Amino acid sequence: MSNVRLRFAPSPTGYLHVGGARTALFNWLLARKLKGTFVLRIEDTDVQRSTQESVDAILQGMTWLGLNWDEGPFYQTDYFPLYKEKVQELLAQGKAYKCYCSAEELEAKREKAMQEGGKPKYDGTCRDLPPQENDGRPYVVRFRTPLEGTTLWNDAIKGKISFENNELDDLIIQRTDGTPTYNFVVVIDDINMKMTMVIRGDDHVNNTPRQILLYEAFGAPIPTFAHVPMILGSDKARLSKRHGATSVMAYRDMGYLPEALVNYLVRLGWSHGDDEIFSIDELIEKFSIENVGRSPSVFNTEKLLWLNAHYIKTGDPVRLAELVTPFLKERGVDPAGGPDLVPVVKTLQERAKTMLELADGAVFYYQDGFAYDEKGAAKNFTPETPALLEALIAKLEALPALTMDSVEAVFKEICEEKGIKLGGIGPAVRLALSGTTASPGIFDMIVVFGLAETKKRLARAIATIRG
RNA sequence: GGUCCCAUCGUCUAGUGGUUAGGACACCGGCCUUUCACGUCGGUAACAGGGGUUCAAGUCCCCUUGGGAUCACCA
Repeated sequence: MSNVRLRFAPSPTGYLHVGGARTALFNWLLARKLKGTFVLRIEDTDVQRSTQESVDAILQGMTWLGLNWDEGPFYQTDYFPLYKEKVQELLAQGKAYKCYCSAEELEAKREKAMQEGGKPKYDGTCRDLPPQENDGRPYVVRFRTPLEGTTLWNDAIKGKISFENNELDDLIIQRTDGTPTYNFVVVIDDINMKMTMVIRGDDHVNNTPRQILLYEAFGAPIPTFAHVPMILGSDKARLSKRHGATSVMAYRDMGYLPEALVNYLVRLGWSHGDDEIFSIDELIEKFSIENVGRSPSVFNTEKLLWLNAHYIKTGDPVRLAELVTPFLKERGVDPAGGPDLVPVVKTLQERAKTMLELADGAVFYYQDGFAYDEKGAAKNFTPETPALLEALIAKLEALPALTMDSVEAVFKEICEEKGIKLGGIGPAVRLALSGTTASPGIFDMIVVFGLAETKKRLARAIATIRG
């Protein structure tokens, strides 16, 4: 264990978004690579909008992706006494002050400033008020921002970024109701939890100078900041539901494998030469924040789909069989009532881009009363077909065992004997076995079905043709 | 509008002063083939524009344009 500490700090106001997932992934990867600690912290200071369902959804998403945390989840609502104490500390040192302006007054001032073309920032009305007794009037606590000077940092992704302090206004660190605000608690927590690096979305860039000023006010070491560019939709606008699914768990439900989503997400912004496919171990070894790009990237479902197809193609059939089972059940199929699911999956792996397609492709193995594809039947079920299928049955029965080789040999024999090509019998067999004209290989299907089921299906086709 | 950030094929990106500007997805063709796929071979396609610096600029600097983020008693 090194003393490197990173965290993912979502606010529980919804499901785990792919953007958040990528941020979490980058943090997790770096923590693993540097043998540091990955902390999960739930930013639930907005009591109104935070829900337990969201917390559960986020945890579920993290778990599904395999992003395990070493500490936490911590909840900010558990630390309210600490935040109170810290506010008092700043107040006592004169680094913060009480502001009695009402929200309405402030709103009015902002509007007026805007109309006059000025900056809508706090005018400092209460900044230099003489200390007064608590007379029961409601107040917020504001941080006393330096009037001049520059605040800068070297962002691990974006490089040097600097802000003039006079652009910053005195931010509220404690609300009228006594609860602390985000920019304050995030700093307290990151100090308290000894974070050495903060990787987060670049929508936080503008918050960073205020936060740095707070670190300085507390005399605390400032972590390294790394601001990850945003994920965009196909129209280059911020990715949202209207571009398609944005929830991590929705991708599971659409038949995506977690390793495909992880691989896709990590490549959105990060790269390692010309490499595209990375196992988790390779990512832990190769990931580096320096190779994360500075510009936003468009979420591209096509590429994710390709990656998913790759992982299905190369995946362990036993695991895939387990994963596809719930989708099969959704389709009213009980795999126990038919051929062993593992060999079935093997015949489908290179034909499915999602687990949904895998499930769809597997259904026929477990149904026996299906209708034959109309066009296919019209073309391939001919008056000669029954005799051919009967000959096939006879030869299959004579086989000591059904294997790819022995079944193939049988078809060769029939073709030679009848003077036909494989095309003269294959399509009919395919149709008889699967009901369709697009299916796994016919030899594969016969082997997977076994002699009894194969005979049954061929016999049904014969009966159908003979009417 | 202020502030901050960004800019290589349609998309994800490689590129750290000298390259026929590379790879991947998608797309289009050939091959393979019992269907569908897979695989394989090949092709179309990019340095936003303008100024500098330099023997040499996609790479460095400036401007323009375009995009994005943020300006809450939300996080």
